[in-house]
Amino acid sequence: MTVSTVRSILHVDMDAFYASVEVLQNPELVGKPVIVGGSAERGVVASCSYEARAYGVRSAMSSFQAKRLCPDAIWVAGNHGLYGEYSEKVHECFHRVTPIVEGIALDEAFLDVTGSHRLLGTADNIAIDLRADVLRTTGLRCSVGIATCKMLAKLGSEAAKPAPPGRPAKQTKPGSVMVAEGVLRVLAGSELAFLHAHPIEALWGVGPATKTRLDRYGIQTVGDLAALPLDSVVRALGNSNGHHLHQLAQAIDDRPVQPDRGVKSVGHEETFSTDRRDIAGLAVDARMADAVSNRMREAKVVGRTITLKIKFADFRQITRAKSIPTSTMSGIRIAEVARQLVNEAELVDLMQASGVRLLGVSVSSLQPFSSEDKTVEPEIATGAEVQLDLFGESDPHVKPTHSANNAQSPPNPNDAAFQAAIQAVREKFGDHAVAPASLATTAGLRVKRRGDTQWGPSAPSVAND
DNA sequence: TCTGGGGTCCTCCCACTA
DNA sequence: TCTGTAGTGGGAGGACCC
Repeated sequence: MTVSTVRSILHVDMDAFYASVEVLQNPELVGKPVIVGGSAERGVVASCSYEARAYGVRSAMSSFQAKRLCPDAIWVAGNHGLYGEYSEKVHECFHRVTPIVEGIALDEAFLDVTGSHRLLGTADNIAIDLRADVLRTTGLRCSVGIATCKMLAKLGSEAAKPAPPGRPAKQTKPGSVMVAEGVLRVLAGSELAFLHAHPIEALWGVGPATKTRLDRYGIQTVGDLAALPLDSVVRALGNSNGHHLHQLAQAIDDRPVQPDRGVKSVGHEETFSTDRRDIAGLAVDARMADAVSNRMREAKVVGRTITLKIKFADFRQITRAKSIPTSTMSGIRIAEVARQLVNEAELVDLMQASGVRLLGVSVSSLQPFSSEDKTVEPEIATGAEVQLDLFGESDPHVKPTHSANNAQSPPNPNDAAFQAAIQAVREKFGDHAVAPASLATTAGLRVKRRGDTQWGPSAPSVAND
């Protein structure tokens, strides 16, 4: 006989997180429509206050559209570093409740509180106390959904969100109860009543493409999908996605709350303020690689698959990837492989012909950095001390003689010491104190860092050499 | 007039290998 | 030695999330 425990899952979602942090920093913004994001021509809305939402502004909306809807909004560029600090405080509150916390983003997480009841009371009490703790600790409000599975908890927190000012208060959906302000519980045994009333796009994993496919079958709500035979769903959405979404539509979701999910890739990409054709003058691969390398050092990971992403002026997007024999976190090595990918003749032709809107570099096939690991570039692992020119021509990685088979080229003999030195200088003097020599020729050129605005194109001076 | 940045996961195709 | 096949891993791209 098996004994099954009914799980208590919380989904906690901060209310208008970035915008609320900005209001906390600047009390003059209280009660005003605030939009965090790139206000430039190609920017988007990252977050907005509830006052801005009353005008119809939503996150991920283009800045152009947001300005049209709310011309009087106050635009804030955003400060990712600051949001990270607040996020840490919020997560400390989460960990006071349970060690089983799965962070989804800076502003939301799943908490499995099944084992916390004896110590902290019912899930309702835990959620109410947690919400108060977050408010007391950070000054920020959050919404909490309580359910027996992750999907329903997430839908619950969404339903618990406040309505924008001037809009009618939300009606509590069937199968749920509002236990307190900002806390909604999906009633055990009434999950289907709650779930089936939702529009189909509310299901986690249903985006525009899947919605379009389901539209052909007349599927508008989760209930419609649940009523469709499995083989029809599989025919419409494919085997994996079909089975998965059909299960979710029956409120079957036994995915555990997974704390400490390791990072799978680290990347950096930038949209230019104008489309670029002067490929030779971009020199962006070094900047991108430097930014990626920086973050890999912070995360203490190395990786061996380098992916280049190009978005053309017509929004066509391609990716090109290459795996190298040994893992690396060296910006020079990453740039070298990225350059190989860019320099493939047909790609250069394409870039020049079509114009490039966005360029990005990422590293995957990650593993934790260990000096003992033989699959890590040996010089990173051992830190052999050999004098090299900083980013100079003598760097074996950038010699064109290796271009035919760069994956096999000898690694930088000073990489570990070199990376450590860069890190030390940056910690002491700031991120911009050291940069690749190829960037030094570009006056005022600096790569975007964590903490800089992320929601718009680089300034023209950055994109243009 | 549009449509960011940083990720994850999945599918399909192809090359390689046993 | 050649051929067919199945498994596997890499690469490309799509879809989705916040």
